[in-house]
Amino acid sequence: MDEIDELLSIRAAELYYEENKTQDEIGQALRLTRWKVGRLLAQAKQRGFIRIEILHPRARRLPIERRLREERGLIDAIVVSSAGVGSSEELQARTAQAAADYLTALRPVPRTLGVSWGRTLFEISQQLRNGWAVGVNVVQINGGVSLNRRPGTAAATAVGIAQKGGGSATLLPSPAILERLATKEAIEADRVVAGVIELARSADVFLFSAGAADRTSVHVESGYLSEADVDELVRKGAVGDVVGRYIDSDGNIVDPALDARTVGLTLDELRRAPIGIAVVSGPAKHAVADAVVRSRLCSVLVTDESTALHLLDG
Amino acid sequence: MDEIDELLSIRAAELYYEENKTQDEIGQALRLTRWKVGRLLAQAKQRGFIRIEILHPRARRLPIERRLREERGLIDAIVVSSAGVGSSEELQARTAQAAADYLTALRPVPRTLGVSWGRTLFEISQQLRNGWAVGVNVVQINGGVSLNRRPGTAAATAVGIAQKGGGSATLLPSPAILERLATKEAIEADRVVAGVIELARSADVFLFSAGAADRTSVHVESGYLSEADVDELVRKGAVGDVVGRYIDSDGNIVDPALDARTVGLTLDELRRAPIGIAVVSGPAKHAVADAVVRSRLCSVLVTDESTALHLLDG
DNA sequence: GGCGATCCTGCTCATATGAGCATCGGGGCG
DNA sequence: CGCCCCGATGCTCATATGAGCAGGATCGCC
Repeated sequence: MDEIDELLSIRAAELYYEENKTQDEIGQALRLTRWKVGRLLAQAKQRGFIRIEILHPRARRLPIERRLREERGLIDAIVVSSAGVGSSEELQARTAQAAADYLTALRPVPRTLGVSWGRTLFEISQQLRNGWAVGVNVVQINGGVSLNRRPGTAAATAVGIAQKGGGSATLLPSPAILERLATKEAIEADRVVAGVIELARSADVFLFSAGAADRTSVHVESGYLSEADVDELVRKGAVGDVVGRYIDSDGNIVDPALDARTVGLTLDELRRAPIGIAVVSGPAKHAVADAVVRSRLCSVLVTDESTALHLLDG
Repeated sequence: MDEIDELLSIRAAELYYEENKTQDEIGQALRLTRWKVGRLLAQAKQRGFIRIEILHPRARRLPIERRLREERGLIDAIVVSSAGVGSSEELQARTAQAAADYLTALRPVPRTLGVSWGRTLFEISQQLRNGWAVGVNVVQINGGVSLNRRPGTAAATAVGIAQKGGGSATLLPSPAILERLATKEAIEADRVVAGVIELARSADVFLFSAGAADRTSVHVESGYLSEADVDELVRKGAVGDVVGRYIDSDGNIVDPALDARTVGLTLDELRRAPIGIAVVSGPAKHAVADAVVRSRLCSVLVTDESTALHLLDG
């Protein structure tokens, strides 16, 4: 296309999109046939001169979702638009909202839903509406009671999701990470704990997030790991954690000894799920999101536009 | 519209604009009739959920232009889009480009074109193409030879416009502002100078810019005014200058004594022009742009989107 | 300069869309 | 309790748009 056509296509686009003229009218104004105008408009679109944005907190980016499904082998992908987002909190809220929407629309309605905990999961539990399902049993899939600063958010998350879904919650009464392997094995041997984990294994849907491997991690905040521990994990290649288990960019366990002291489903058990929904957003989690998708820890990903583009192009 | 319809209209917009589905297909997907879909789409547009931007350096904003014409009584208005603009230099360049385009398309082609000088006018002269007109005589409408730092840009502007338009330039051989009134009157009495000004009066089109009343003004840079002079003018209510004459927000001369020492067409002579094209862009010039339009110093305004919106809403 | 390949143009025709109208249904009022 | 009014709905029909094709200009290549 030469410069004259480029300018014409811009003039045509202005008249078409800003002035609501018909292609025929534009043709008369610019002394072109209406077919030429149609072709100019098509080219303007194709060459990216025209950007159409949907400005709404709950808007999604369907073309990116499609690419994620096709190029990264996901069963489903939900990508929230970051158009007009102010803060990273808003992005987080949008993503949680989208995850709640997805869960609500999920068919068949899960009978047993395995959940992790953390900031993202708590927000999802808040965004869910009463009656989002009928009779869902929610079970925690990794440990984490009471050590974190605002005690009970892990429990509140599971209970909230269950209550609003007209079902009950089964909590995993155990710390996330034990200091000694023997203690962890003892806890897992406990009848109640073993029963919960067995129930978790049988869940038909898992819902979990991922954490970045940095000092702002909930594991540091909760006191399960020190900042030095995290630094060491990063040195070994960790990009983040899923259900408390730290992975590298290929999804492999970074520190098997630490992993052995972590209570809850293993990553392989997570991978075996019929449906595994990962909710991951924010620039800090680009790397871990990539690891989660690459290693097939999830079959459904709920994320934001920038993270999604990172997965596709980065 | 209730929330459910709002969400539906977003889903519909996503499918329509991002996935290129037809309204009928969307209707099937969302279990709606195609008419409902059409109405949802119309509402989404109307409520501003859908933004269509034309991303091109030479794109214009026709709806804003129309409002400027209608609400501010201009014969014509050219508003360049600021979508995707990086620097203020780029905005300046786009505006100058638009002014050059406008001049090129102007019919009837001006026989005598009166021009001022300055950064904006120089840029316009650069953007004009060879042969933009045939046989245009360009005449300077205000003084300003040789005092400014890069000497000769005032002359280069007029000569450049004339050469590219296949005509000749008539320069006004005088400083912009004289120190003493008597000197100014003597200069204006000079046969050559008087002849140039007489020719300028007869121009059928004027092309000029406006300067902000601040210390970055070309008059300070050129040494015609000191920074203290400008501060004093601002104190008296000056918002900027047109052809070297400082005006307040109503377009009135701020300092009649200074004005009397300024060589060139008077503002009233400028107002009498059949066509007066003002080219004003950048946030620093919002106030002076408003004064120029309000006091009818121009009949055509070339500006940027943000300045235009300031004129309409501010 | 002749020749074919390629791109561009303006057409026909099928499809998608929007305007305007009859109908339906729910809530306020006698 | 019935009636009416108003907004929402789904239609008919006119219009706008896009797909595909045939003729013609343009270019490189011999």
